[in-house]
Amino acid sequence: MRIGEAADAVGMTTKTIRFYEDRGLLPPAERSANGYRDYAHDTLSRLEFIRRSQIAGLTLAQIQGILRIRDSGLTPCTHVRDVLGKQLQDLDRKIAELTALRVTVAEQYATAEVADPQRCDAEQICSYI
Amino acid sequence: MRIGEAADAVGMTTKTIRFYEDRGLLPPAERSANGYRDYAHDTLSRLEFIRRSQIAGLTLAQIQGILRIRDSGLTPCTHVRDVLGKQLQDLDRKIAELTALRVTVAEQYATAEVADPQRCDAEQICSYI
DNA sequence: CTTGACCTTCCCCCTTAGTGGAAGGTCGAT
DNA sequence: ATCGACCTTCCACTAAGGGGGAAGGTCAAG
Repeated sequence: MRIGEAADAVGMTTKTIRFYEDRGLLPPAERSANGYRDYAHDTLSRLEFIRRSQIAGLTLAQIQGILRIRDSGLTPCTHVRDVLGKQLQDLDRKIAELTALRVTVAEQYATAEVADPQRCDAEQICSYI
Repeated sequence: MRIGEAADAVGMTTKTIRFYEDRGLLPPAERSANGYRDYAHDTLSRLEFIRRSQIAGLTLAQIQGILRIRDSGLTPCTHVRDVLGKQLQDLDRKIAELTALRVTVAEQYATAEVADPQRCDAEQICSYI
């Protein structure tokens, strides 16, 4: 399978597939006699795994970590569990940060909504922030 | 005031202050006879305003928009209210996105926690993702 | 034989908010 | 006179995930 067919099959661009190879998420592709990349069918599952992992919010570096374990012949289950656990922690932290920020901004917005622009102090840039 | 003193006064680096000038958040600095930047005291309030705005999660582009209105002699109150309103919307959207993602990842994690690594299918990369 | 649709490598570009470092000028104190 | 601590400009680089496009090779169809 040529790179364009693989790209169409999984809904990525050829640029993205070459980029993943360059980043080590895909092994160096087999080449046809003319130098074109020639993919076996299991490359598609690998690409789809990458996409599912991205939907779960994993970074390419994390995905690469999982794939490397798989490629070494081991089962990455334990590692995947750890990565998912860390991802949960990260999400909780980010949600907490954004929620706290929302409180601050909501207060500022409430102040700005009821304020009188005429009373804006010319000495400072803005009294709401 | 030289750039290093200004930086120390507000807790930024000289690099950051030059960067803000380059981005148009600070007007081109006055120069001493030797070519050194020479800041008046009100630059400090401007830098502190930038920092407070960043704490509210505003981007430098948004902050620049507010400062430009201020520099044109107008009161930026109305614009600030709009920017804060948009920021609230953005925060709500991001929180909703992360919360939805958290649900997905939590399900995957729950599956991975109770699973038996021995049953990992060698044909696929990982059954949890 | 030429056209068009593929493919190759290569390098530069984008986003955000800076950071690091090189090469060189300036100043006060020793 | 020279040392260290400043300052100047400019260029490159970071994380993340690709996108754009040039210059050139390959292949089947008309």
